[in-house]
Amino acid sequence: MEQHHTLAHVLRQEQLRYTNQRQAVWDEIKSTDAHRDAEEIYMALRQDNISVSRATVYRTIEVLVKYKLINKIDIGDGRSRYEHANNTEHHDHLICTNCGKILEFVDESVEELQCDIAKKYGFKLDYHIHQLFGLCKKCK
Amino acid sequence: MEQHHTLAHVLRQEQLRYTNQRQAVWDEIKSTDAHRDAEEIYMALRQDNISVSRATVYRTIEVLVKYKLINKIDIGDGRSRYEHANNTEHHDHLICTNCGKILEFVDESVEELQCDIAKKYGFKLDYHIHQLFGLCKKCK
DNA sequence: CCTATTGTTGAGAATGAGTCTCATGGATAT
DNA sequence: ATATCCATGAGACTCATTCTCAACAATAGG
Ligand SMILES: [Zn+2]
Ligand SMILES: [Zn+2]
Ligand SMILES: [Zn+2]
Ligand SMILES: [Zn+2]
Repeated sequence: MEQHHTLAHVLRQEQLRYTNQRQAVWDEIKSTDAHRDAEEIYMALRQDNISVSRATVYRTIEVLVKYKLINKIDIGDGRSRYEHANNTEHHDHLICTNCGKILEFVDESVEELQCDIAKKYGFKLDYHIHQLFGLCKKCK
Repeated sequence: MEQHHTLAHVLRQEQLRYTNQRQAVWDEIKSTDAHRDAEEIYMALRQDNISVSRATVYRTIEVLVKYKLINKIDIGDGRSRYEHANNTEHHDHLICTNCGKILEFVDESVEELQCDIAKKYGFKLDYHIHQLFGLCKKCK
């Protein structure tokens, strides 16, 4: 699967312009499974001598989140983190409150229960945040 | 149960000083089941002609969260909300993305599954955030 | 009580992530 | 090519929250 086409096609479909900057930001986020914030992504681009402004990084992230190419993760420390959603199934996160390590987990039972809960209260579920905080194996 | 003693005792136990301002903030938060942000709590105090500075509201909230007299709720809109934890059992939240309505739910099965997940990954669980976003009965 | 000690408060400055503005540039269509 | 109009960059701006520091007030000891 040529990843290059994914972004271009999404943008074209949404009547947005395909630009080098948007491709660069997307490439950068795709390049790792890390959960990085906007500043880290921006600095990584600078490191590679790719010139994209901070504003454009933020604006591109907004687009990528909107069209679900990336996921936004908020661990409650005042800045949002992002991960690519390429070939990944839905998952939630375990976060170590000591070292900051982020693990991913998948639990179908919980996902189903969430649907039941929403139904019970008459909600039409859109998305959810489910994060377990504690000490990881090393830190405890 | 005299609520007045609760805060005084917690503060004394933690070698913190019992002040009128801290009591006033705690009283204000206790007075409703709403999920309010710091500014709303501050304004409510002013409305009642109680003089507590914004800084003290923030600082007191920090103490109250630390000693679990109140819970912090982050619905991802850039400001934290708070609810008192007086005679309430643990619950999580359903949030309407259209009108902002916040409902509470309790689900023992999910709580147990969370323990299992943490155990599976070697985490010592401390707390969790579980929020279901979507449209409420009225908005959908 | 009086005093010393030390944590707390208030006012406003500072911080910092994220957003906005606007002139310039580049993608796309004809 | 040319026109159209969205995207970009630089920096100003916003807004919740935190910090600073001088004045103050809660406890402890005498
Ligand atoms: Zn999930
Ligand atoms: Zn993840
Ligand atoms: Zn829960
Ligand atoms: Zn609640």
